[in-house]
Amino acid sequence: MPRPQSFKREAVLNKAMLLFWQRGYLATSVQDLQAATGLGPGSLYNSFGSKDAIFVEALETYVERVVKGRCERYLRPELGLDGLLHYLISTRVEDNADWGCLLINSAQLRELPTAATACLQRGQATVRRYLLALLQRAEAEGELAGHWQLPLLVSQLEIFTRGLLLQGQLGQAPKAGEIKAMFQQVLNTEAGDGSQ
Amino acid sequence: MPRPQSFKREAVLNKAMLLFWQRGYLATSVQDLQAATGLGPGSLYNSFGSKDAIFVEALETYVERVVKGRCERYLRPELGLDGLLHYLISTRVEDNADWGCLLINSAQLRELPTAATACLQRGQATVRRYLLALLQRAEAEGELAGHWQLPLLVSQLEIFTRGLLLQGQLGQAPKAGEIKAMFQQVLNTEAGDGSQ
DNA sequence: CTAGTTTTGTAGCGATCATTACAAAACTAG
DNA sequence: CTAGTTTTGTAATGATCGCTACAAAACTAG
Repeated sequence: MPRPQSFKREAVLNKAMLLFWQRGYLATSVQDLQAATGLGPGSLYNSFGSKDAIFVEALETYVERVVKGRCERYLRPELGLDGLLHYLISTRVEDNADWGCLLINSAQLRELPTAATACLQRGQATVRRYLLALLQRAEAEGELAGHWQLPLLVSQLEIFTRGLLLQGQLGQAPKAGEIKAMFQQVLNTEAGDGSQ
Repeated sequence: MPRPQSFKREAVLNKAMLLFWQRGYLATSVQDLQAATGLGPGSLYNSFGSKDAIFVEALETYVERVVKGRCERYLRPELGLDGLLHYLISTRVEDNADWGCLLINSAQLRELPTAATACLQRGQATVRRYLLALLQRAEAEGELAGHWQLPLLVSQLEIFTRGLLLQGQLGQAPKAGEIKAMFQQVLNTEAGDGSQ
């Protein structure tokens, strides 16, 4: 007998995620969220509770959709090192290249809700798992030249990826060719001449 | 015949820089600045003009003091690759390791005053210049194994440094030993066994 | 000591922040 | 059609934002 909701929770969270991603948590006001979603404050607070709560759910949406999506698209183990390369290149090719990574942008905030930090760690762990699995398979198939400490290499790639995302956010994303050249240097791969 | 100022401009800017560095631009209010510097709003606005203007001067202070200081300490060409390694390690050893880099944190803002972006680019160019000079000398002295495109390597180090700073900000700064191992992998240096 | 000039703190400006009070609207089980 | 329940938009809350008006304070050249 109750009056039904006029919106799909999923769609609202998606729009909130995009807004937080593009503008950052502090620079996104609840009124911005209202304008973007078309909801009044009554609806927002009735269904989500607070700006912080919306933010945490938006983070979860980001991990579920964007992070896992990119992993699934580029880091499936059977894609090998080529997939990994395209994963790195995608940091400057995707639509929202200059938005950086919502998780990283958010991590720069002090006083993050604890539910948020858990979410950040979950997203990070997901990427690490994909990277490690891909590298293990690449090593098993002899795609990796030399011997490597894979967990260390994963950290290295993680750091490099974050640096790349930051470059994009500064409007200085390297060209795909440059990323490829760096990639080959990092992995001691001799294929390609690295020029340009 | 005028009444003299009761504060040293330099000291005020230094405190403002620390505040912006630690908390970020948006999360630092003018009232925070007043509390930290002990000045009233009259003094602040009379001598600096606006929050934006204070911020820009704080950025310049950061470039002059922190960025150039670190370059001069670790990246003098005669220090060689060892200096470069300690430069990377210092991203997690310095007092303010988890504050990240003020320039990078600021660059994540949209709608930055144009004077600020100029300052960011100046700081970045400074680091690039030091890195390139150090690498050129290292190459000339045979310290670099293999042949490298130095500007590309500079970009690579820049990206890696930023990733490292970010890791520190997330409370996940790698240990010095790990940084050393990654460093050796990036530069194909065989010294050290990379364990730990 | 006085006149002239700048700095300083107080008090308050309008705008915006996240949030809420609340009554009208919208729906359904009966 | 009605009674019951939840959602919804309007209007307004106190707090804080960056900033300013302004008079008293603090200094010095003469």
